[in-house]
Amino acid sequence: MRLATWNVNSIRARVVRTVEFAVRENIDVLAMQEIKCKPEQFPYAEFEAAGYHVVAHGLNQWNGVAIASREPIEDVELSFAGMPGFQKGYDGPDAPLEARAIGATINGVRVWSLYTPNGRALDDPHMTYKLHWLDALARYTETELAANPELKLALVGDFNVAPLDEDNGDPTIVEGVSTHVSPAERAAFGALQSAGLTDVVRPLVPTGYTYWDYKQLRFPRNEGLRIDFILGSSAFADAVSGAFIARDERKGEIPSDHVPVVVDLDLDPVDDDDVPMIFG
DNA sequence: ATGACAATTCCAAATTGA
Repeated sequence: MRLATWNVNSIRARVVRTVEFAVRENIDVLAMQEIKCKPEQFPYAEFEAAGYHVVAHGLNQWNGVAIASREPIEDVELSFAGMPGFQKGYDGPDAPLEARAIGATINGVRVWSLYTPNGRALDDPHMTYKLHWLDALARYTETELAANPELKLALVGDFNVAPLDEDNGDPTIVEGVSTHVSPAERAAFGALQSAGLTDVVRPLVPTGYTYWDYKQLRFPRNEGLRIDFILGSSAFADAVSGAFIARDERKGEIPSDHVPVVVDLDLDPVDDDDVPMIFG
């Protein structure tokens, strides 16, 4: 099974390009972020014509996440348990949730398409929200894996954190001043590893960015960020056989500012007729 | 250089993004 994640920066603006990529690269499951629409506005027909089912979560023109799959989609969840919301001037438990997480089980793999809050600025209330959101995601992961240590769990999407210095090639993003590279954000991302997840792409694709700002010729200069990840539980990581970052998707007409991140999985076939052969 | 991108929406100035 081939699984990809892509912050598409509006699915309505880029549906043709998105479906063409999925078909060309033989993607079985495509997790999308920043669809920027409500479910009733999602361009389902283009995906269905290419053989994909889609589940989408969107509340307004901001954020929004979706999962497209060639194989049946089961057990869809909107927002993970414990996910905080945001309300200006208030970060308590009753703040309204945003459309930043959708989970589904496909081929026995629990996939979450995730869009971590931006943070906006180091001293902005949205940064507190971002850190709380990542912390809640780590605790959700711990709970899930404690209940089922063999779960094939994949947290994929736009984490809005560049974990390593080498993940930041944008000269305008500077530690101490900018979001995405602060010690607090990196610690919050690192807590996902402590909760039992690993970045399954990094060992196979050690260098490369997944995002380049539209401004200031960032892509031609290759001054990007690595902020989109596929994190997996140990059972998921054990199934990974390959990975790539589809850098070419930043080229051409009206590209998203992010590109897809892709992994190949060797999943054990679930087949009751599969009787082991014994020799001797 | 009063800029330099791109998406959304009460169609157009404001908001968001990273």
